[in-house]
Amino acid sequence: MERIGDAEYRVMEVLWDEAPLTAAEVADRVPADRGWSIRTVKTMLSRLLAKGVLAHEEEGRRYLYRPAIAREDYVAQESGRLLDRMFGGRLTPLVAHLAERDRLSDADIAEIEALLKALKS
Amino acid sequence: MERIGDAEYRVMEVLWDEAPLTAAEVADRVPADRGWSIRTVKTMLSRLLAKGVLAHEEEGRRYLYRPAIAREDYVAQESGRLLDRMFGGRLTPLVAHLAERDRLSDADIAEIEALLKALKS
DNA sequence: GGCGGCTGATTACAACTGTAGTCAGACACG
DNA sequence: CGTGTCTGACTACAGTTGTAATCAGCCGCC
Repeated sequence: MERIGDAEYRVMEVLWDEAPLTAAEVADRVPADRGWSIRTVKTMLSRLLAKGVLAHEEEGRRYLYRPAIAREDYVAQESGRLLDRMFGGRLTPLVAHLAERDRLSDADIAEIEALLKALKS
Repeated sequence: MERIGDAEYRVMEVLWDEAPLTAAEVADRVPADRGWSIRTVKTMLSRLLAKGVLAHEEEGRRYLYRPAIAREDYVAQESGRLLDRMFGGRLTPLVAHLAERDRLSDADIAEIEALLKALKS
C-alpha cells in the first residue's frame, strides 16, 4: 500500500469521518491550522486518487470522493511499520518505553489491564 | 529534533550499536540488503551530521562518527508522533488495535501484564 | 617521487511532498 | 447571451530523501 504524507493524511481523516464529499466540502472540513487554499486540498485529493487510497464517483461535473482503504488497515500498516523499525516488531518494549517516558497514566494502566483481561477470556 | 528517513535510520542504528566508527566501518556494518555503495553511506553520514544527530571528531584525515542523540530520545519522539497522529496520543487504542490485528500473542499479554503490575507498585 | 586508493566536500538527479497557480470547460445568474 | 464561478487537469517550484558520481587533497607503497 502506498505511503501517505502528513498533509495527505489530514485529508484522509476528513473522508474517513464523513464520505462521500466534494473537494469543496473536504476543504471546509480540513483543520484550519495550516491555512490551506482550496487548490492545495484539490492537489491532495488528486494525489490520493492516483495512489489508489481514494475513490471517486462523478456527480455532474464534480467528483464525490470517498476512501478506498479502511482507516483500520492504514493504521495497522503504519503502526506495524513503526513497531518493526523501532522495537523489532514487539509491542512490549513499546509499552515499556512509553511507560518510562511518562506517557502512561494510572488510568491508562488500568484501562490496558482491563483490555488484556478481556482478551484472555 | 530533525526527522530521519528510513535509510538514514539504518545508519543511526549501526552507530547506536557501536561508536565511534569511521565511514568505512559504518559501511561494513550496514545491513547488506540494500546493497549500498560506500558513497551512499558517506552521504548519509554527512546529512546526519548536518542535521545534528551525529557528531564527529577528527582522527587524522578521517572522521570518527558517533550519535549525538540517544536512541531512546529519538524512538520516544517517533512513537509519540505515531501515537498522536493515529490514536489521539493515547496508548490504549494502539494496544487494542494491535491485539485485534493478532499482533499480540498470549505470551505478549502476560509480559505486558507483568510490566504493568510492576509499574503500579 | 609518482600512482593508486582512501577521505570528506560538493554536485547530481529523480521521486515524493507541501503548497499553490494556470487553464479550459461547464454552469448559473443577471 | 455574456460573464463570473466552480471543477478537475496540468504545471510549478522548493525542500527532503535515496542513491550515487566527481573532485581535490593526503598517504602509503613500489
